[in-house]
Order: sequence, then C-alpha cells, then structure tokens
Amino acid sequence: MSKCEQCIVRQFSSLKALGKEELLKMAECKTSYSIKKGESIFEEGEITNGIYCIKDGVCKLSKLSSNGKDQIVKLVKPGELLGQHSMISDEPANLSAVALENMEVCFIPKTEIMQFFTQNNNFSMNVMKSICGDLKEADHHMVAIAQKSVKERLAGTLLYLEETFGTDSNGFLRLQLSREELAGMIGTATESCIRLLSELNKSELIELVGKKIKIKDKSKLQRLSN
Amino acid sequence: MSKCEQCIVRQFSSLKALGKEELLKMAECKTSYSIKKGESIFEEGEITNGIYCIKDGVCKLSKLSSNGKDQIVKLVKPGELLGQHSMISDEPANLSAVALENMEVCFIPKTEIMQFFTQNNNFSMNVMKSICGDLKEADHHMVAIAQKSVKERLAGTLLYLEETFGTDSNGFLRLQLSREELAGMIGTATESCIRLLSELNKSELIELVGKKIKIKDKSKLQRLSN
DNA sequence: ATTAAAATATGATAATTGTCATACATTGAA
DNA sequence: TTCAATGTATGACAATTATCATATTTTAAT
Repeated sequence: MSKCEQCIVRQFSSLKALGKEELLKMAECKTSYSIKKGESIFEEGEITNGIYCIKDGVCKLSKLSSNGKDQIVKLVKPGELLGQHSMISDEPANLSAVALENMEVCFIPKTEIMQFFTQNNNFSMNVMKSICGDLKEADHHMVAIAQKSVKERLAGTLLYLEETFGTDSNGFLRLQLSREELAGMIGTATESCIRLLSELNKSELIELVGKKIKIKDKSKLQRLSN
Repeated sequence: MSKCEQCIVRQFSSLKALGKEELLKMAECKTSYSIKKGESIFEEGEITNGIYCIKDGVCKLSKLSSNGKDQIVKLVKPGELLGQHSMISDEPANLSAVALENMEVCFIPKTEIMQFFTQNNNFSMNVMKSICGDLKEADHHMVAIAQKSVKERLAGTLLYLEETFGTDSNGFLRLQLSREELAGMIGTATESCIRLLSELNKSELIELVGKKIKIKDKSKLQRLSN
C-alpha cells in the first residue's frame, strides 16, 4: 500500500489541504485500482460510496440521452477527483465514468472523506471551489452548445484537447478520442463530426493521419471557434 | 431592519443550517433591496463581494454568447441564493442576474458568510449540496440542448415552467417570459420559438392568449418532450 | 388619444445538421 | 494470415433550424 503523502497528484486536487495525519489515515483506508482503457469506473445510477482520486490516465464523464447517444460532459485528468458530486449530494451517480486510457485510481471511502469535511475547513473550501469551477465550465459548455455551430464547437474542442492534454512528439493530439467520442463531446452526429474534420483537413487547418489529429493552424482554428 | 430569524424563505435555502446567534449577526450586517422587473442585480464580470438571498420574485441567470445572444442558464426563485459561486471561487461573476419580476432581496457581505463557513459545518455541507444540485441540473440541461430537438426542448421547458412556478387562476403560466427569453432558455432563435409555439397552439397542446401561455394537454407535451 | 417603439407572428428561403446507405480502412481474434 | 468486426469516410437526401423580410399586435410614452 503506497503512501498518500508521497503521491504527486495529490498536489493538484482538493486533497492538498490535508495534513500529515490525515494523509496517513487516508493511506490506510484507500484502495488502489488499475482500470483498462474502455472499462467503466462507475455507471450512471450507481451508488458509489466514496470518491476516486486519479493517479494516472484520463476518463470521460458522460450521460446517456433519451435518443440513445452518449453526451460527454467532462474529461477528467490525473490529480482530479471523481464521484465527489454524488457523494456530497447523497445520490446515485448522475454520470458514467469510463476510462479513455489505462488508468490508476485510488478509492477513498465516503466515511473517511466526510470526517475530513468536518475536521478540515480548508479541505471543504477546496472541494467547494473545485465544484464551483466545474459548474462554471458546465455553464460555459452549455452556452457553446446552445449558441455556436457544430464547426465552431469542433474547432474549440480541438484547441481544448491540445491545450489540456498536449501533443505527442509528432505534434498529434496525445489524447486519442474516437470520432464518436469527439462527436459526443461537441454534441453532434458522428458523421457530421467526421465530415467537418475532413473539411478542416482539406483546408489545412488540421492534419488527419488515421484517427490521429494534428493542429496545423492554431490561429485560424481559434478564429473559427469564435 | 427586519429579522432574518423570522424570514420564511430562509427555510428553503442553505441558510436553514444557521443558528439563532448567527441569524442575529446576519440580520445586523445584511442590506435589503427592492429590484424592479428588468433591472439587473449583477452583471457578468462584476465583482459581487457577497451573496443575495431572494425573498420575493424570480430572476434569470444568463450568459452572453459571442453571437450576441443571451443564453439563460438558470431561473432562480425565492429562498434560493445568488452569487455564491463567484464568491466561493473568488472570481468575478460568471453570469448576469436580471429580475424577471419585481424582487425583494437581501445582500449579505462575503466576510460574514465566510465566517459561517468556518464555524458551521452544516452550513458548508448545505451550500455544497446545493451547488452539486446546480451542477447536476446544468449537466442535464447541457445534454438536453445537445441531443434534443428544439421542439422537444420547448415542450420540456413549458412543463418545467408550470411545475416550478405554477399557474394563475386561469391556468396560464404564472411566470411571464418574453418569447426572446423563452428562446434564450431553450437555446434557439426567437422566431423558431414563436413558430413552434404557434404549432403547439394549433395542435391544441397549449393555448396562447397574447404573451400568456396555458398548457392544455400535459401528457401529450410530456410525450413530446421525450 | 395618438403615435412611436417594441414584441409577436408568419412567409420565403438558405444554411446547417441528421439520417441512411454504402464504401473503405483498420484492428484484433482465431 | 485471414476474416469478421469495428471504426472511418463520403454521398444523397431529408429534416431541422436560422435568417431576413414584412405584417400585425401590443405596449408605453407623450
């Protein structure tokens, strides 16, 4: 069982407010998991009874719509927490969490976290702040979907993917999403997404090699995204 | 200066966790405002330095999109708080708040609220829960906008307006929104909204009298909304 | 009451986006 | 390797939605 004290990603989450003693307590009760690409961490409607801290790998949070399509609400990366919202609300998960890469996560039971809430005000404040950040992002995303065209959203999403997850040594987006997932992020049909990617490819704003995507003209993409 | 202890709406917000002493302190430092229909409480980008508790009247929270249209993100009603998110994030307001009816609100300065956060864990938990509820709603709204047709969203929004704000003695929706505002809620052009309202009117699912709207066939609307 | 301004309504049309069909490419399992 | 399955790509077409123009109605100010 590894020590939470020495875990680097802790620094990037609300957990950075925890003290030595609290970290030791947490190390004792936590469980580590490896999750393979494509596997789910929890499903919409499931009761989670704790939170996950992501050590490595990226996952998607998505919600199934009545039309059968999965809307991706947020991507979650190392350092971030998973499942806080439903734990705090005391409700089943509102979203499904599925690994986009192989992941390493730690599960911390609800009872433990709730103690931190009552003992450590900085921790509570951090969690509140991070949830408020999520809400702000969600509002922003909502307005984008409501008011922008699919092409504008696609451009914005590609820029977001590069900024947030970076590129590999050849300049391709590090995070590999299927066309269907990309469509699920911007809220459109898979075919429309593919079509627009082809168009951006032809006009040389991006380059497509297999399912890999490289951004070739960032400033034009930015202007396009509005 | 009226006493917070006796304020009814307090029961409906996170403030219900506050004790007698805290309420007395709050009553001393709060300021009451009357806001007329159409006036703004705060604007996107403004620093608020406190929160508003709504005693009476409904307001809209909206965000201006780059295409010049206002997207309504949420409607806020008596008992609810306003401005918590930016206060907690320590950032300028992300949304504009504009009164849809004449309103009575109380402003409570940030310094006061922050003390409650450190002193009263129930209060912190309540605020956290309410923000998580907002996030859940925002996600839900996002998926609806991304995956449903304008007609489906319109039907859903009309049902929401009836459920949430009720009807007058003649069965018309109590909360009067302009067609432009209704369009801003569902994320579409004003003309499209008007057109679909006419269509629902002709097929007798709703009745239009001036700008007033009455729901005539709830179950058909529900089926339509998906 | 009169009039200008704003909101609502509707038509015509164009642009966007979704759906279905099908072809091609890639991947992974036997 | 070979083949099936899955993912990606593209065409054809239909449906949805936005935009612009223009009435009509309502509202509010003088």
